[in-house]
Amino acid sequence: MAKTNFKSRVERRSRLLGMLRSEQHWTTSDLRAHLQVSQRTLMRELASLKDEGYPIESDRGRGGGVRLAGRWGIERLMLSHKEVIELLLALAIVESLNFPFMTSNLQVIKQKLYQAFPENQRSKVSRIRKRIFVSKHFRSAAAYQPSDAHIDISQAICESFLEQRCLNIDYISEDKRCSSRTIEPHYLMLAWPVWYIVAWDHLRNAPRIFRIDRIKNTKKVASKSFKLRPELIADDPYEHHFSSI
Amino acid sequence: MAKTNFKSRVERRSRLLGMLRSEQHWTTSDLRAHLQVSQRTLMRELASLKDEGYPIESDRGRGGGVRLAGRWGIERLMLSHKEVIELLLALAIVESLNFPFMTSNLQVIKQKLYQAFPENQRSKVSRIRKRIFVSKHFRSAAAYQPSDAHIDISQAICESFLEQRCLNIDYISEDKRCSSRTIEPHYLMLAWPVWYIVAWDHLRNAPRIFRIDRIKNTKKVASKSFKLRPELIADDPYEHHFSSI
DNA sequence: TAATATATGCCACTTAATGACACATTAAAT
DNA sequence: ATTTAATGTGTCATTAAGTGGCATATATTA
Repeated sequence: MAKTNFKSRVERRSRLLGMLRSEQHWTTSDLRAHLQVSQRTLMRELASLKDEGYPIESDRGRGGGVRLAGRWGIERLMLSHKEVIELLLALAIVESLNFPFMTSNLQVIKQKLYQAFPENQRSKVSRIRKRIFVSKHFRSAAAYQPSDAHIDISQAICESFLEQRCLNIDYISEDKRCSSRTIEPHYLMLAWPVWYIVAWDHLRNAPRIFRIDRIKNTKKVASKSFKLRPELIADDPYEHHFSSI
Repeated sequence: MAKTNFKSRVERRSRLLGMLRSEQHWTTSDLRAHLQVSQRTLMRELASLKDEGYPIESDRGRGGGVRLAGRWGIERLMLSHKEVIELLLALAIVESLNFPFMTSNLQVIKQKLYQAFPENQRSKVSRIRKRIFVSKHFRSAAAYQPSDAHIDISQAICESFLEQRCLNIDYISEDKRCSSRTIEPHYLMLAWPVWYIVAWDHLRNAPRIFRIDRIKNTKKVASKSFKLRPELIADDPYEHHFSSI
């Protein structure tokens, strides 16, 4: 009779899920008795849960019942600091791609991940989405060798990119000459299928673009952090870069 | 105005929390505009959240606003079924992009996420990475309108894609004619900045490509699932599609 | 065939949620 | 001091979402 308000319905639903998750045998009569609702309402609630993706299965007839198939959802996922960072980077990339399924669910996850950071760092973290670009140009696929051998290099780049720290790299240029530089990794750019880093190059004291797969070695520059230079992308250096090739 | 049902209210609340957690400056006017509710209702929602223990703080007067004083540190991340699915999809996309930072960390996360699924479904889930493609062609950006208004549509597509279920859609073709079809969403394809679905079209009984932003309405076909047809991509239909334009 | 389940359609009733409007309160800018 | 821009609160009419009840369909087992 009494109309349920939002809060109590959230509670009711959570209790229902709790009962279903405990791997007991439940009939709708049992459930409705525990939840103090009519059978009709219970069926509606179950339908609504199914509709939202919960794998609720039921058996009709004598000995039948309702149950939740398998272990669904994740109760508690422990994520290390690095894992959180990389996950956020991954989400930022998906977002940069105009991904049409960047739904509220993923937004919520992003928000949950933000909580891993202290207040003063969050602005930096939430800015990464704007530091990723997809170029209209694409590169011939043949030349690109995504390096799975260089996990440690990848991690170093990833970290210095996110934490805005300078990085020492050994780089092999297009004409195969090797050089050692200190760079500030400002922006990340995809010109499919090649990934680039738009950086400030301390060696030349100018903006430069580095193919990630041409970076052969990395060394962190301990505590030297840098501030973003929006002019690096305001100048559209990469478009110029590509059209000049 | 239209009354909100339980589902949309859950959704609304989640969006509100998401907005608050992002470290931006929010006034109630901003929030109510984004959420499409009256100021009064928004205040009620905020009060309700405070009541449930959310540390919502607010400043009155000029320059004031509302914010969530977050507690940071991730010990246990709770993910719903849908969140797990969409996160996996996001990771699969990043992986498809040759993302050089798809390091062991992200792989580990993927493994953890798999565990949310019962054994018999894991193969299906792990297959999604192979159902995503990036085309060499890119589209003129002007025409593409990533729809943030169609959250429910996105979710429907996303779900039917992952669970390999048929989907009813209303589609607006290039010559602006609207048609209603039942499709099997087999593959997801990015021809930057446009996302497509490579599907089997029940109407024509042939493979077809659908621009996701041209899908205007969706309806689940309850229990009708489909099996993958590798020939859809073996024939390279999208390359042909683009070169024919 | 009977018994026991889930599942669904329909209808009337209640009331929680909403928006509108007015107004109080606080704080900063001028 | 006054204005302005923000958060809060009170009240009231409206309305559609949620509910229960009942009938009935459907599936499964003893």
